Amino acid sequence: MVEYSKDLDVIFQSLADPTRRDILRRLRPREHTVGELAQHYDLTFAAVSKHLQVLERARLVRKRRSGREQKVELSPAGLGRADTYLAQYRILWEEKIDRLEEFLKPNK
Amino acid sequence: MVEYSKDLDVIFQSLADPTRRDILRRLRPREHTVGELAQHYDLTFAAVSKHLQVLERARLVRKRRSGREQKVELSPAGLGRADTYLAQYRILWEEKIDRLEEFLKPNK
DNA sequence: GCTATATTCAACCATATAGTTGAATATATA
DNA sequence: TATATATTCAACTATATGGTTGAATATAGC
Repeated sequence: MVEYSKDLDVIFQSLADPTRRDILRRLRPREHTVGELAQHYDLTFAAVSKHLQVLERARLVRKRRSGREQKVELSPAGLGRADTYLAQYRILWEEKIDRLEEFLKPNK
Repeated sequence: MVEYSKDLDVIFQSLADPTRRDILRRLRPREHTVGELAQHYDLTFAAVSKHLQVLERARLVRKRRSGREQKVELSPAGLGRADTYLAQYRILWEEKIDRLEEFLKPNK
C-alpha cells in the first residue's frame, strides 16, 4: 500500500540531524579524517564515529582506510537519490513561485 | 559550532517516514481530506492525523477546514526548502556523474 | 615485540517517535 | 436540540535514536 523505499528512509533520517548536516558541509571542499571531524564537535569521538556510520549507511559519505586513519569524503550516491526524489516535486513548487511572480508583476 | 537549522531537522525527519512520503505522493495530483487519506493505510485514523500534523509542522502540507472535513494539499514551502538545501550538493554529484560518463565514452 | 595513536564496538541511559485506545471537539443534518 | 460524521487530543506503550563510558581492534613507529 505504501511505496516503501528503505534507502530514502535512511537518507532522510541521516539528513535530519544538524551535526550530520554540519559534517556534510565540512566535507564539501575536501575529505577529512574521522579525528579531524571529531575535533569540531562537543561530542565524544565515539559519538562522531556513530554519526559517520549513519551517513555511510545512507551512502552520503564514504570512508577508506589510510594507515591508521580513516579518510571520509562525500559520496554522490545518497545525495543524488534524495535530490532525484525531490525532483518529482520541483515542478510543483517552482510553478507556485511562478504564479506568485506573475501575481506580483505590475502588468503585461 | 553546528549550523543549526531546525526547519531542516523537521523537514527531513518528516520525509524519513514511508507513510508520510506516500501521503505526499497521493497529494501530488490533488488535495484530499484527512479521511480519504486515512482509508489507504492500515493505521488508525488518529495515527494518520498525527502524520499529517508532522507534515504540516514541516510545511510540507497545508490543511484548511471545509465544513466538518479538513482538506489537505501539498505546500511548496517545505519541499522548496529541502530542495534548496540539496542544491548546494547538486554540482558535486552531477560532476561526479559527468566524470563517469566521460570515462564510459569510447573516445573523443 | 611494545607502546602510542586512530577508530570502532558493546553495553547502557534518556529522550523522541510511531503507534494504540478512548474521550473530546467541531460541524452538518434530521 | 439530538445525533451522526470528521477530526483531534490525551494518555499510554514499544521501539529507535543520540549520547555516554570503557574495552577492543588496527596500524605506525621505536
